[in-house]
Amino acid sequence: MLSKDEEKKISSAVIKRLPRYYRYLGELLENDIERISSKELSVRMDVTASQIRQDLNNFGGFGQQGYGYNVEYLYNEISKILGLEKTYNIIIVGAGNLGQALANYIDFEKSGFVVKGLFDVNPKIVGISVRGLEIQDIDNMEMYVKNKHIDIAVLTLPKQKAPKIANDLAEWGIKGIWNFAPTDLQLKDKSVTIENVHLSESLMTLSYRIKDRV
Amino acid sequence: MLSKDEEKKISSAVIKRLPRYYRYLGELLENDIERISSKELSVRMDVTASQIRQDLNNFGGFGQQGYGYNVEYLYNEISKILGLEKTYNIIIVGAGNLGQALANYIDFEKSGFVVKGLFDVNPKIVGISVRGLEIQDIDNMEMYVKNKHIDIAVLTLPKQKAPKIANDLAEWGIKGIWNFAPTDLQLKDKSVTIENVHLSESLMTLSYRIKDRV
DNA sequence: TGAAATTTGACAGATATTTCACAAAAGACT
DNA sequence: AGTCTTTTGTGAAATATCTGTCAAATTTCA
Repeated sequence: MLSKDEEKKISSAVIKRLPRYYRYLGELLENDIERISSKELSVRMDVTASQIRQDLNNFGGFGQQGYGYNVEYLYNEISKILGLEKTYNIIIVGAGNLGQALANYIDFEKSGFVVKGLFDVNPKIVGISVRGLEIQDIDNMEMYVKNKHIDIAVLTLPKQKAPKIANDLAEWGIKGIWNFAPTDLQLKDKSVTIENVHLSESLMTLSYRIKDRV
Repeated sequence: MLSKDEEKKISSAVIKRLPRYYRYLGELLENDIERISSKELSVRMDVTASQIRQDLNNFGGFGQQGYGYNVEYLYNEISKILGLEKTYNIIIVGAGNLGQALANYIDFEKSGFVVKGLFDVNPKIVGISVRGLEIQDIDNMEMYVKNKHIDIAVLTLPKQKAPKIANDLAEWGIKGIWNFAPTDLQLKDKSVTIENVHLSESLMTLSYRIKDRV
């Protein structure tokens, strides 16, 4: 049970592990597994049971001594913790290959992320339909964001264009930015949350680990 | 200077920061900035100067007291550390939207990652040309990997198909897997390095941080 | 029903990571 | 040339994170 004045700061290391717990619990659920102990989950996930228990206990005591955790209950609780029971309206800014790929990635919708619009500066692709959505000219974006209660913007555009657009979006009331542009956005409005996906950096860490065998 | 029997294990926290240093140094280089102190870089990057110095010193003393770091030299050193002076042959397995998007992402090539082939099971897209490369049937993949010295496989396919293909690729001598399938691959061959990009998990952590404002 | 086995939640101890602080080296300035 | 300033590299201190342990609660089994 969460206390009313829950102020304890949860470390981001913990937060980053939650989606993985969530994924494994979802798989257990699909396999009609009703309960699971931290020990057994730890074996499947290759982490320590202690870590699982400690992570979960940041948010409340979801288990039962001698029993373990009820899979469905825990799955739903983690869903709530992550905010996945809500629906987020999303736009994708930059409808190139990556933007279109993300628009087509149906799995996001299962977690409550609904793509409402795609925007691009390139007149050649404006009007093209992607998964039932017409790519719009980016000049329409201000009106759209302001009127349609957009929560999250996905930035899949060149790094040169990203900072200005990010600041505009922040001004128009966006809550979060999922940034794929290879740059660190510094927004004036610090209340906007930025999550970076720097694919190049990910690939470089892979390079580091294999370099002596290539 | 690195000692000959360099056995010191570098923490992955450090490794994950290197590409970001590399990116900032690249920008300094583009702006013809010749030298930089850890203090100034720390302001630009919003990390502590101490962390920068400590991170770099895991690999050698690249700076000079009273001077700082020579931008070009440090850039090149980090490039070597990350293994970016090598060329990696890559195939993309799963030529759907995301696979094609990655194939088109020219920036990777700048860092030495060369896309040599795209494969898919779907006969409808086999033969389609993406950036000068024809999508091939996945049945050709074994021969291709074995003959063409492929180092890295990018997995952009459904999670059901990923484990088997990953194991096959490992058997055929691949060194690294850049995995976009939403699953944790457990390979028999432990010498293959796996780097996961779990986009859903990234989006969920964004959700966590904005959920109380949506 | 009662004894044995299981398993959590909590906390303490162990590791890991980050920051601080400063001697020593080099540059900058007069 | 000499003094002052800058700035690194390093070891130590401070934080943060992870793991081990165990009492207490509950389930399981006979």
